[in-house]
Amino acid sequence: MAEPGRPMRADAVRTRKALVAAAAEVFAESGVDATVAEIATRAGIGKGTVFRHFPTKDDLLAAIVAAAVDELVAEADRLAPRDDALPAFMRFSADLYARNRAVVEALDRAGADRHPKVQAEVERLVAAAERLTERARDAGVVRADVRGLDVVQLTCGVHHAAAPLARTEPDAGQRYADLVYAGLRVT
Amino acid sequence: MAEPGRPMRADAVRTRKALVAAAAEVFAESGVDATVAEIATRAGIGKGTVFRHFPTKDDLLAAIVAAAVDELVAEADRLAPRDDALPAFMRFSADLYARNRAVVEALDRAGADRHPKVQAEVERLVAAAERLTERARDAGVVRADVRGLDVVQLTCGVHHAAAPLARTEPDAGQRYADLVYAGLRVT
Amino acid sequence: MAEPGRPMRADAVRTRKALVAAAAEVFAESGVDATVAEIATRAGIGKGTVFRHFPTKDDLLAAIVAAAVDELVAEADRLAPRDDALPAFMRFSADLYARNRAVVEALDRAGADRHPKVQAEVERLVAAAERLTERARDAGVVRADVRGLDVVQLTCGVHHAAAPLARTEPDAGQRYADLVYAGLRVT
Amino acid sequence: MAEPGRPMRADAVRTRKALVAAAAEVFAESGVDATVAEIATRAGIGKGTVFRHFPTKDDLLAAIVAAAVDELVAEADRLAPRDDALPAFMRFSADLYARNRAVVEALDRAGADRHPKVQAEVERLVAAAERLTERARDAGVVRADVRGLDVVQLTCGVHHAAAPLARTEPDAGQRYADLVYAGLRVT
DNA sequence: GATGAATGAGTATTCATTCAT
DNA sequence: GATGAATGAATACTCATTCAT
Repeated sequence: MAEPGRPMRADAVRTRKALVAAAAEVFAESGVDATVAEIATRAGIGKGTVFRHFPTKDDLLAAIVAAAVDELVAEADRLAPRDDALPAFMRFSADLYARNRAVVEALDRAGADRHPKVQAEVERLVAAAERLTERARDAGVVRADVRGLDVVQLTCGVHHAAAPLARTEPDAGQRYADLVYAGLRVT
Repeated sequence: MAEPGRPMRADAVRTRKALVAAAAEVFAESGVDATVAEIATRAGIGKGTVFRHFPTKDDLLAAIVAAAVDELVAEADRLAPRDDALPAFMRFSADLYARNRAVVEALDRAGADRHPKVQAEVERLVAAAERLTERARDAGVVRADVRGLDVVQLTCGVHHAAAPLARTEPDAGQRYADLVYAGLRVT
Repeated sequence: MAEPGRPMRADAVRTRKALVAAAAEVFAESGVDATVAEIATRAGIGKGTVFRHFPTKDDLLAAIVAAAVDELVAEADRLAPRDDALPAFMRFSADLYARNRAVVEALDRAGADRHPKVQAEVERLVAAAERLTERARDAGVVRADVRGLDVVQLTCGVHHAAAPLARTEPDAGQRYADLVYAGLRVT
Repeated sequence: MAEPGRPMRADAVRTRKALVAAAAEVFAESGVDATVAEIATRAGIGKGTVFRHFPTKDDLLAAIVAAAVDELVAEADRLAPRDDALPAFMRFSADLYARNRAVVEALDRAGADRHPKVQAEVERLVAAAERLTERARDAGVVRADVRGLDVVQLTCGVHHAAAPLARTEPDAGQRYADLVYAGLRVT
């Protein structure tokens, strides 16, 4: 629908942008159970148009996940030179997950259940995390058996650990990210 | 329904046991979205019978959670004397969560959304965790700012981190539990 | 269940009385949609016992209707000698219906849908009404074409007319009874 | 859903008409307990479509009531100039109620239990009845204490009185309407 | 291209009635 | 005789997806 060579018409691009923005918003608020109807309304378009751009709701969700991963990877790359890149990345990720319920819910699904595009995005995210982790490993800062995948998964875990506390302790995500990072360090 | 005075009839006890076992199983597999119909079928009873024992699906789920918390608290108390009580408890918990998706999903809901009975069970669980944590804190083994609630939440997080890896790395839960525990230790 | 010659055991009589009293109460409050469970609870007996005394819920309702008709017929006979017997009977009936929702709901069903026993009771009620009406007709007080059945039906109508006003105008039933009676009079 | 600005699509209009017609029919036959499934089947549409047009079953019922009240108010206005407007209106109403069980059942609910739209419609109906009643009062034809609300309620009562006789005496509604009207007249 | 109308499978819950204890 | 445990048909409502306009 978007893949093939043909460039999209200008208005289609605009519609798609509105749609993705609305979907991000609604998925962020309501998680994966957000309804297509609500997303369409928020985007100011018809429900049918949603399905013209994304054949299924899951495809749309995958696009949102992709955008989130874009953000995460960019941040990883930006942080790369810094000494505290890894913990900073974990804090950043946990914060993003907190603001985008559906993203982490999509990530939670096991390999087989995952949408192919989500799977690809996860791999991209893991690769970015691995780059940071590798440097930290090489520098002897974190344990030798810690992989990028572990960082990604543990950061999802940090989010889940902190989420129920959002009301009572808004900073729990940051605190837990630091605690878990501490667990990765060589002692 | 069952609590007050009179003992339950033998046949009702049998049915209830089958129901709870089936519910535990189905909730474990499918999470909180498991259907009452599936549970009833698995238990070999009618749908109506489910509601005779538990007025709502949430009440049934709360009972399953309570049973899980029973198990967790018992294990906490059993482990208490040991030096490695806390990490052992975290490993045990992560393992139990892995075998009971719905339990951790119920725990994930924030305070206000929680079923009252689930809330009470969580408090019981947190109290048990706090007992272990207190000893570890007093012994100077874990950081002074770590609370029982943190242990419970982080262990939920460990589960979420490990769950998507279940197929490819069945021991991820144990490994992550140890990593996170390491983060709690004084350095 | 009660018809055949055999006298009932003393405790069965007591149970039946409690059941009928409870049913009258519950049906009065909740109408025909009252549940058997509620009635049994109110009577302090098991649900199964209800069905031992009355094979179906409708049979029980019929018994309540019969009791109400007993009351109505007795009042009709008591009023008979009085000049204002007919309007007084209508007022009394409307009042009883107001206090026994289910009775009038049972009466509302058309001939074919009616429980046989209810049908018989209605006929008894109509006969009592006809006795009063006949005297009034003979005395030239009410129109020659007014029959006992009309009085019964119109009094049900009075109840229905007044019921929605119960909150705002508690005396509507009496007022409407008088108005309708006025319509029956020769002018 | 349909009220605001934009006109409805042609096919939606057709569907809605079929739906409303079917609902009127089914409600007329079965009263308020008519099932949405039956209505949808009768209309030849899917169950979901019913809910697209009316968010709840009660909303659908309210629309049917509104249509009936439209008819009643129109008739009241048409009859207004005639001397026998009031009794004619009562006969017309009783007849309409006889053909629309659910309408009168909706009207039967007391103020608080009524759907807001039904409440509004009742007020519209009462106002129309009051217009007729006022003229009759002013002309000294009916008692000074008779209000439009009384006329509406008593006419509902007429219907209830006549309904069980529908099989055996189809004209009972008309006869009872006249009788009750006679009761309203000054003597 | 866009729209939103239509669909129907899916779900928790209620309740009269039956029957094993 | 009495009990209450078990049953399952029945019902309103939701939502992703399809397709006529």
